[in-house]
Order: sequence, then C-alpha cells, then structure tokens
Amino acid sequence: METGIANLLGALSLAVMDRIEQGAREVVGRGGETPAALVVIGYGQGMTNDKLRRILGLSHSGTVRLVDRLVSDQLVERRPGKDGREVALHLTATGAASRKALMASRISAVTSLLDVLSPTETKQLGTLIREMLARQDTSELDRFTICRMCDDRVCTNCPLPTTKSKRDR
Amino acid sequence: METGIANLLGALSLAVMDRIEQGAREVVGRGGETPAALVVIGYGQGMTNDKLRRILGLSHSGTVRLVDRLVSDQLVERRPGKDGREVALHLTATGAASRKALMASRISAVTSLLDVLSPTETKQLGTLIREMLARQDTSELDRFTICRMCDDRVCTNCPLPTTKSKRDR
DNA sequence: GATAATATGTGCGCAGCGCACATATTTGGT
DNA sequence: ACCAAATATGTGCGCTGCGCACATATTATC
Repeated sequence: METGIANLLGALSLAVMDRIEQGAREVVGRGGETPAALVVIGYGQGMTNDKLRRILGLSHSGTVRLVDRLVSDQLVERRPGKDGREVALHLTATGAASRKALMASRISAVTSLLDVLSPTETKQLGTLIREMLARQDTSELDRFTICRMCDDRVCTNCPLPTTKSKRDR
Repeated sequence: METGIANLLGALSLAVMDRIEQGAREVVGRGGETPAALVVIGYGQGMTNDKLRRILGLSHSGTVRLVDRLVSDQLVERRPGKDGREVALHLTATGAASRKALMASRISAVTSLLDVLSPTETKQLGTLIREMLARQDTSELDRFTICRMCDDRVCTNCPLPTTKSKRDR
C-alpha cells in the first residue's frame, strides 16, 4: 500500500520535528520560525530582512518582529546594508554560539531516533532520502526553505538540485 | 557520516511537516495542535479532555480552549462522560467530514514528496521506516503522540511496539 | 465522613504572526 | 533630470494558540 508508507513517513516526520522543536525551544527560548531564522542568518553574514522573510515563509511584519526579538535577545545585530534601504543581519558572538548549540541539539534529536538502525540500514536510509530530495522539483527558494534548519557543518553535499552556492542571490 | 544522514532526515521531516501543516490549516482553518486534536478525538468516540491533553502535549487550559474552538467551529460536541467529572468529546457530522478531508490532505502532501521514488525504492523506504519506528523505546503515551495525525484507514498495522488496541486506557 | 486525587473550567497575560498603512531608497522610463 | 513604480523596512492593531495560577465539581481512599 503506497498510502500506508506515506502515513509512516508522516508519523516519523512528526516525531522527528517534535523532538527538534522541543530542543530548539530549550536552546533559544523561543519557538515558531525563530530558531530557523537564527540558522538562516548564520549561513552568510549580511542576510536581509526580505530574503529571510521569503525563506521562512512569513509575512513581512512577522519577520520584522522576529528580528526584533532576536535583536532584543542580543543574538542578532542590524547593520546598514550596502543598498541604503536594506538591513544587513549579522549574528553576534552570542548568536553564533546559540546557533551552534541549536544545530547540535537538532542533530542529537534526530540521531536519538535514528540510533536504532544498524549502520547498514542507516546507510540505506540515507541513500533513499538523498535520492528523494534530489529528485524533488524545487525552486531556488524552496531549497532554502527546506534547508532552513540544516547544519552546514555536517551537510557537505546537499542533494537538492542546483548548486548550493547560489545562496546569496 | 552518521550525522550527515541525521541532517538529511531532519530536512526531509521539515519538508514533510511544512506540507502537512499547510494543508491542515487550509482544511480546518486552524493551526497548532487543533488538526491533531480532530484526528485524536475521532479515533474513539468518548475521548476525554485530559487524555487529549496528554496526547497533544499541551497544558490543561490550552486543551480546554482548543476544545472550545472546535466546539464553536461545530466540529466537536461535549457530552457528559460516564464519570461525572469527565467530558466525552464527540465529533459532529461536520467534524467527521473535516477529519476525513484532513487525513486525505495529509496523505496527499506526503505522497507528493514520495512520488519521485520508484516502487522498489518506496518499498525499501517503507521497510526501513517501519523498522525504525518499531524499535523505538516508546511509552504508551508516546505512541499516541506520534500517531496523533495518523490515518487509521490506511495504517492497518502500526509498527510501534505494544498493541494499538490499548488506545482507550 | 474528611481528605486527597481527578477532571474540568476561567481570568489573565504573553508569544508569534498577519493585515493595512507609512516611510525611505533605488530603479526605470521619458 | 525628473517623476512614477518597484523595493525594503518599520508600525499600529488585532487575532490565534498557548501556559500559569486559581476555582470548582466529582470520585476515590482511608
């Protein structure tokens, strides 16, 4: 049954995200898209409010307020962008540390579920997931959205189509 | 890299849940744990507020207000429980229809991502996920929590340990 | 029959977010 | 060079979803 497998993947994904979100809230003290914002801002210094908005899938005002929270938490700084209307978002030292802790928490949350598989099974699963992601029909933006929590220290070759290096435009 | 695979599973889970949640919000017009509540209440007529609370992982008052919303949306009815203090939650006809649509939306969301795999690959993936879930060390409650969005029409034999039939206690 | 445990409901406030509007800068057309 | 459109950000206001602390009603326990 094909739908049975879809159901299983749905259940697994829910379990994975429950654990990731719980850990993220413990690390940064905030929920919603705030943890993802921290990760995305950290990908490249100079992220703008508007790019962030699109990646997170939030409204404009929601993003401004989200950044407000990050700033008041001392995790992010607003600096003048090269374009006079843009704001360049930069992580503070504290922000970079939180981001690191956040990613570690995420990897450990997933690993705790993954641990029950043998090395061979884990490898098989990795290959299948990699193929699955690689064959998705994703826009440039979709890829950033899917990868908005990804740990760039461990994701050395992202399977998502088109080069990852187009991140800054 | 073991953590690389954890990262991939995290990214996939995020993509899956994004799509499930978007569809759920379109179907029931509400977010958060409200869609899951509709599914859980539908598993067995007579679900109580307190059991629901534990499965969804919400506070008591949050659950009461959630049910308030479902009642005001005409999706759920509060009936007297056998125990004088309990409230028995029952789906209305509209509620049952919404629940059905919700599940269909969820399965279709996952399927749209799963579609790129060949039948053989899909089957392999299904086996691996099934094993992964089957080997988790889950409490009775954990299982309901993981399955809180599951479609009982397509999930004929849940891989999670211990019998599914203990659902009502 | 008194006390604890269980189950629900309420007042209050906060976090996260969207809509509509306002403002500043840059781009593009003529 | 100028003015309209596009781009990017910030704000007032309100709503949804949720938790804490407290109140109340019913059942279990001793």
